[in-house]
Amino acid sequence: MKIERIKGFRDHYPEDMEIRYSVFTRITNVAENFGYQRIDFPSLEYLEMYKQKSGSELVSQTFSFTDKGGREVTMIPEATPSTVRLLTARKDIPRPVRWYSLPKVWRYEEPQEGRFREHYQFNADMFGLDSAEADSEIIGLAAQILDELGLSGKYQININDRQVMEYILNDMNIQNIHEAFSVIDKYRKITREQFISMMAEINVDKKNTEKILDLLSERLDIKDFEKKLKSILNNFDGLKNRIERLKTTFSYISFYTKSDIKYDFSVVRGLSYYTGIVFEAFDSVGELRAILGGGRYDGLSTLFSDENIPAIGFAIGDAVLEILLKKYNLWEKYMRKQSYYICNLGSQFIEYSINLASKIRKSNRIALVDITGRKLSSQIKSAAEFDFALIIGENEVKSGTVTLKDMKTGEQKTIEEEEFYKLL
RNA sequence: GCCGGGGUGGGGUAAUGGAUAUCCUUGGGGACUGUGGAUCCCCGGACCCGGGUUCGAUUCCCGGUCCCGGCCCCA
Repeated sequence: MKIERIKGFRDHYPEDMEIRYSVFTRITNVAENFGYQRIDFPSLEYLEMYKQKSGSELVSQTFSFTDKGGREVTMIPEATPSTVRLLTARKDIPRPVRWYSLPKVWRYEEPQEGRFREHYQFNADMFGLDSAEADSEIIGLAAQILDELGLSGKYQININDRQVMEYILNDMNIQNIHEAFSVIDKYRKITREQFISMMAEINVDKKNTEKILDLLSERLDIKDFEKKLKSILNNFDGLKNRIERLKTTFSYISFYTKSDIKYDFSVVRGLSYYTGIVFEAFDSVGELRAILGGGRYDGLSTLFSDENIPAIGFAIGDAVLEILLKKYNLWEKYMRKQSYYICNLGSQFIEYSINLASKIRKSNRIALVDITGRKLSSQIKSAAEFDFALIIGENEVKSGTVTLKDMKTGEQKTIEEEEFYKLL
């Protein structure tokens, strides 16, 4: 029987992995330059961890099983609960805590565009602060990562706030807040008529539905945000502090990026643990799923400890990001080490070649010795994808030289060994 | 879980109810025992799996599987 790859999973060959790794490195570099430190955690966690806070829908879409010890476990579907588990397990870590991770995560769903059953997910989180400064730093980090990847001007970030949304729905006396969120979340995908009838189904009256539609109709500049709320709400005053904080947050975000950041009441996010600001980044053309998403999730720490630790973070999946970068020809190697292919013309010269390779590697360059014993023409063929070929045979070993061929230009010269080392 | 479209060497493809399954490319080798990645020649490599119809199935039918996309949901 021919063994095939499991559905929804991907193989990554060197030519792909080289670029993927380069993209990941650029992302993690930005995070590290912000002072975020890398953590890692198991790929397998107790299913229970997701049952309590992530929502039942998520749990039904996990790779879960009972292990030989009778434990109900799952391939992690997201990083946040594990990250919080690590945090609460240690009481000595000074706050604020700035952490990032780049795990693989799994979801049992039908694969479709930008969506696989296994993918990489970059996560960045900050714990210990509940403030506009913290919120804006996290969103600023997200924006700078996308900017670093060359996506400036090609994405937009939409921000909303769970507390604002709940306040609005309460102000309208809507009882089924959770269901209403679910309908609001679909706003961009359904027609106006469908929206109205779905709202009616959960007992939201026509007048309030019209108000909500008015809110959802456009992405707002933060300066128009307050005006809009005033026009909608019966009791505006209770929201004043929240609005001030959001205005401050938007103002601070502008110190991080010039990108298109707007308030958008249609951003709800599915995870039930979000408690404050929530945000998503989209491709400006609007063809793809969200590039990244995140928000504030104060309270999740109470799953693992008595302490309530403020928390905010976001995640970037590699699938949509890859589509987007490819679309703009940005899926490419960022920097590449110089590489040398050493054509070794006989086993009697192997010591010379190995020493040469070692010296090159010590200067953090790639060196590979051809140990096939093939004729030179075949070795040169293999050298084609390297920057340089070094030919080592009787002539070179006797005279203490190397023959260096630039594989881009075809230029070739024989120089003293010491002379060559000076080039490194 | 549901729906639609697909599946021919590693990649891209052609054709076909019947004989050795086409072409390009990639890979290996040779012409060329140290100047090659050009050129020429040679070689290797495929009908997704199972069942059915049929004298005969890669081709037609059914089921499965995987891929692509959509729904649901979204981490």
